[in-house]
Amino acid sequence: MSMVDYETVMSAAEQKCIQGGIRFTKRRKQVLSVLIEADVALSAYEIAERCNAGSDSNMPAMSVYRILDLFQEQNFIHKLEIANKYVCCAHIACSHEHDKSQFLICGSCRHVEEINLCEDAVKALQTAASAAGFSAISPQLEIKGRCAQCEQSEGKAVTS
Amino acid sequence: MSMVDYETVMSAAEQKCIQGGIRFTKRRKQVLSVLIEADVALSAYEIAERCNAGSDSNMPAMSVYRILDLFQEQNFIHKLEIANKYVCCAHIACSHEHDKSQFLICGSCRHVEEINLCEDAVKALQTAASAAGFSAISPQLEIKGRCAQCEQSEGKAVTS
DNA sequence: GCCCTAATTGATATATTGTATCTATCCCTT
DNA sequence: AAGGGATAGATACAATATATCAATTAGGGC
Repeated sequence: MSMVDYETVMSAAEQKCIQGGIRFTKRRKQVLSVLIEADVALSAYEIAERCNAGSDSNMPAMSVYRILDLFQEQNFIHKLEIANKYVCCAHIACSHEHDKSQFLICGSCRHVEEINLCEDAVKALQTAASAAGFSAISPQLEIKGRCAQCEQSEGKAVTS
Repeated sequence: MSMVDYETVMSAAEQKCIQGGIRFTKRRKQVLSVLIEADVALSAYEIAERCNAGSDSNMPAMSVYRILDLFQEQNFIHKLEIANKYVCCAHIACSHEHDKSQFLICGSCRHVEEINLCEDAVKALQTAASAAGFSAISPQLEIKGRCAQCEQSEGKAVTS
């Protein structure tokens, strides 16, 4: 997420909190900061560790989970269920595309890329789901694969 | 998995074990039996419980995990990472299609359907992955959605 | 058949991820 | 400044998974 501007995202998040009638507290700022600055997906406990690294802060894992739940409701972050990790949403600071997000997750190094699938691919998935009796698919899609770097450095197969 | 014939699958699994030079032990038969007879995906601990239900058997969760690992290597089962649950592969007893499997998982009731996506959809996913620098995607795809029954019975949104 | 070896299982401990619950504190509104 | 809802602290525990080492079992060569 280091592509996005830190201040822009933080102030956008603050605005949305105000609009939503919730507070953008010190704890919540800490968690969002960590996620904005991370260039990989983080587990809840990793987030807590980073909050506490080299400071007098004492962020309990409990609080991290609560804040992550809130952030998911607000669409500030995404939980990657395949990896049990969390990433900052690439679109907090822009007004569109909050409801479609697709992730590539490297099965070796856990590197995450957020991508945009073409409409046709999404429609094909929706069609297949409907045929199987599913009325709707989640707007979030997680695809496990193998990033170029891991492919280059070793020959092991993708963990299914 | 109640669609498939129990005996056919069990003997196919036994044959593959023999060919692969591994044993199809009592413990392993128990675990595979439970998965064949289950009509939902099961967690490792649920599998252990079912192995032990109403019998003198004492299957430790530990052994279940070991056996599940082995079965994944042998392509007897799939782990659904979104749900942390396991299902019997629909194709143990046939010789094709072991390397492509796609699952729809209901976000409400956790019901699982194994589907076959058309080639075009899979190609579109692969293309998007390549564009993002991923050389290969996992042959297993997990899609979260909402089954018809849950859609009918309540109006709650799919847990993202 | 007997022994050697490797595969398998048993047993125990512990790590990791996540939820439940109750209390205390903060801060906004009146 | 007092009341009340939102937020955070604290503790316990549930659920999922891995590590490790010892004991047992089963095949294969002699």
